[in-house]
Amino acid sequence: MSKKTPKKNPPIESARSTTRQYNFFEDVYAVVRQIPKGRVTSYGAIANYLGAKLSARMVGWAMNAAHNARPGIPAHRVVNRNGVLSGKAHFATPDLMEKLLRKEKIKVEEDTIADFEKLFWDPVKELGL
DNA sequence: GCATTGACGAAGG
DNA sequence: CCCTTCGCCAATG
Repeated sequence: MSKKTPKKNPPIESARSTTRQYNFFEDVYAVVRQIPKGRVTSYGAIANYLGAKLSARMVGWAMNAAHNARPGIPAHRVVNRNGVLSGKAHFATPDLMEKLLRKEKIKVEEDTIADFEKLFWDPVKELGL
């Protein structure tokens, strides 16, 4: 049955095709979901927890697919190493990320997490490697 | 198949 | 403190 696949090809599906990253995506989501409310982490920290062989950029790329992934990916708790809401532009609305953070008692000043180091949640340290 | 981009990070000027 | 360059790996053009 030579039938083709007329279905669409979203980012997450694309990952499934290569199998390899699929695992990576799931892993990233798993970590992000474990971030306690009111805490934040960085792309690099997640990458480090996953093995650091990949690089923080791949984490960001995985987050891009998180929109496709089933809900519950608190991507707003993930910022860059500077504590800046670098991904806010990728949310439904640019102000959504900050809004969600403030709702968790996290103060945001000029797209930057206040007391970032204090709120920082390191998966390697918290979950153990 | 090569060049560019990307929600990053560290290092150098 | 600001900007540039390089590395990382995958997706996209």
